[in-house]
Amino acid sequence: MTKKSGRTAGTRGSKAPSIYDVAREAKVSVFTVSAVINETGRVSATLSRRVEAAVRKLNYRPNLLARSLAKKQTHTFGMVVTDIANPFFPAIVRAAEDAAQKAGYSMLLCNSDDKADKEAVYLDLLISKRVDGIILNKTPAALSASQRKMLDESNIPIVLLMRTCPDLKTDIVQTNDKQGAMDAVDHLARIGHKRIAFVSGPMNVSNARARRLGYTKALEARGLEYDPELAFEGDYRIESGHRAGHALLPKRPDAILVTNYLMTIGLMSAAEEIGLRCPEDFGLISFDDYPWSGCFRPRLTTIELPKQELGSTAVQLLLERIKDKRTKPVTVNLMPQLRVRESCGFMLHSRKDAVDTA
Amino acid sequence: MTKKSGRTAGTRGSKAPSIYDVAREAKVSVFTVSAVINETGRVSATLSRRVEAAVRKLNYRPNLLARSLAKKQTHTFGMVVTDIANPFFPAIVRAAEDAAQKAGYSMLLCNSDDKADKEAVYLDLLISKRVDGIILNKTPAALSASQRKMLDESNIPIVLLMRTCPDLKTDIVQTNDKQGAMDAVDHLARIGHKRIAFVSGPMNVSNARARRLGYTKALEARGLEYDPELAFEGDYRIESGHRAGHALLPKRPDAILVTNYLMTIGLMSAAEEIGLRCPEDFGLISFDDYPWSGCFRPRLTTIELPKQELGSTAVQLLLERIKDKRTKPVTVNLMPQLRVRESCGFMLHSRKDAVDTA
DNA sequence: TTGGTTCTTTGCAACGATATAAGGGGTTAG
DNA sequence: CTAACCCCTTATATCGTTGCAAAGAACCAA
Repeated sequence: MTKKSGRTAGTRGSKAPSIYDVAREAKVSVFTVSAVINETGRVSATLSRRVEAAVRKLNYRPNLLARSLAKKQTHTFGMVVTDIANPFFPAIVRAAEDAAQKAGYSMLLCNSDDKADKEAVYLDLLISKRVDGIILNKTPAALSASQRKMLDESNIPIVLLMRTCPDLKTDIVQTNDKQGAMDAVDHLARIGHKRIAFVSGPMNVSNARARRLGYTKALEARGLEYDPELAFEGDYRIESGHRAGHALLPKRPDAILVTNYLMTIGLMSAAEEIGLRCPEDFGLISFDDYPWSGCFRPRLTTIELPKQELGSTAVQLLLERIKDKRTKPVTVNLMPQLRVRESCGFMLHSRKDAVDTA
Repeated sequence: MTKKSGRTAGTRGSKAPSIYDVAREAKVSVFTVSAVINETGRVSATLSRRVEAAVRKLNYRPNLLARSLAKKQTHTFGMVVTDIANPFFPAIVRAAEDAAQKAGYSMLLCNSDDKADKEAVYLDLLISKRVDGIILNKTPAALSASQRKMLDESNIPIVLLMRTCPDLKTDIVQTNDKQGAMDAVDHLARIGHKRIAFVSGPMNVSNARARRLGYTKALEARGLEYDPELAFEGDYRIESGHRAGHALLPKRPDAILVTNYLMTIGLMSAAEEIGLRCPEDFGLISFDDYPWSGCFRPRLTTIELPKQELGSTAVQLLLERIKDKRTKPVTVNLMPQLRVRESCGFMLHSRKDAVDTA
């Protein structure tokens, strides 16, 4: 025969069997094998059985790389978060991976450390790997022109997670952070706190701005004065919470709203060093809730962010865009929820707001 | 010319440019392009420049799928953990991803939920995706014969993470759990506790057995009696810690050694319900340390497990095996460290063991 | 027996890279 | 003046799939 017949010749020694090996074993053509495996095109019962037997005998499993190359889809998503070790992300990633897996996709995980250059490298990589979609917890840095072009041309659906990006017209899934901050301030004010301090994330991050907006709006609505001295800009990391504590606590605010958990940790250790106790000396509400938030003292009153929904919705949006080729970008805003425990301080209120001991 | 010349004809409309497009643009052969890009084989400066210009002009980026298919390596690792939302894993995964990324590999993340069937599906998938290595936090279930065969034939390096598997002769990274448990018991005994209870993980998990062994050995070494009534077998999840608390605390042990953080959470909430306080009413040491372990009351005395090393070592082992084709399986045992804080209870000891307020 | 219809089944060109062996110029040596 | 190299470049097979177009087989009507 001609050249082609020579491929994958003889040596069935160690390497994985290919579809050709199966075809030879079953004495049919490769297409027939492919048709049986993918249930595409009809194949007679006889050949079907022969193929299946051969597959079992050779322990054949299709090479997904080759399939992806031929079909131009990898059934893989990329997920870029700042840091999976930040306790905010694991539950989100988990939910996303679950949803992806259910739909037949796998998940490549990337950690940008909130650095533009690392993020750029990962985006480049994900595009080169031809992932079918990207979930992106975007660095505040603007996209370079070449990056924009790259993303546009690649035509890969992207969904932004918790952070918007002005020059990226994509789907977005986030929490209603303004509302969350307002709820927190409202609660603090309701139970009698007047001087409410605020520890924000970096102001170039969209959700940090939203949270601060909620903070100022709620103060205003309550007729409380906004005191710049009581607002500290952190960076969502432990150390900045520690600095915030040392900056704010000596000013003896009635209460503090800290906009993420890592900064709360830092702030608590600062309070310890200063010798102030929560909730006796200051009330505290922290963004983000964990299974252990109610187990240790002070039991944290929190603004719980719906992490599972964040993750599953992100994947949902990608899947929709892949299937329907939706054109209009969609933004999903999920509602945070106030979980009242003890760190916020004394209650002037009814038992309806009762402490959640879990 | 013959058939082949017709490939990737004309339509440079929307789809990503291939190496053929670059070759045409630069008026050279595809090999020349490949040689320039990969710096394999020498190419004259003239052509080199022409190729680079074409690459830039077309915004060409190699299709890593095609490359992987041709080179038979994907530069991708698979990592199977029981659940990334379990706070034990994120730091490990992070460290592993970091090490992988540094070596030019990316990381596919899978969550088995400790279920044998899910794990099987993922292993199958990872093999079909032809990953270059797998980090596996193995389910206690034994491997089926077909799975073993599959893993053997695939010839993919595997490193077991924190859990051994008798019928898998691969590299292993784990912590010295026996020693960790002994250190914990030693410390509790040294500061005066006599009736020391124990909450273990599921006994079909290797590290749970090791921890229990450490517990009993240390009791013996201290001349303390092992009371089966004071040992509770959990499953490393919150709810089982909760049950453990209700089972053990009424027996008023002096102290409890809980072998992971999730169970500690559950146990603390049980203590709350019962109305017992830590460390006043019972001392506690928990396996696994977190940035917040020292921030909230009771400040947990912990056995810190070196998560970063676990992750980076796992990747290290994979890389070595890929490169050197080492034959002998290696086991790496990392040392846990006792971090004394307050939950373990009163001190009869010198200031050397001073409380760590971080 | 022949001709048209359906149903399988097959052969082969993509997909986008790598890599080997062969070809085309120049230099240099015999 | 030809042979022997070396260096650069090209043509083409290969990786393991998919999927199209065409060939074959089977069946029924004429």
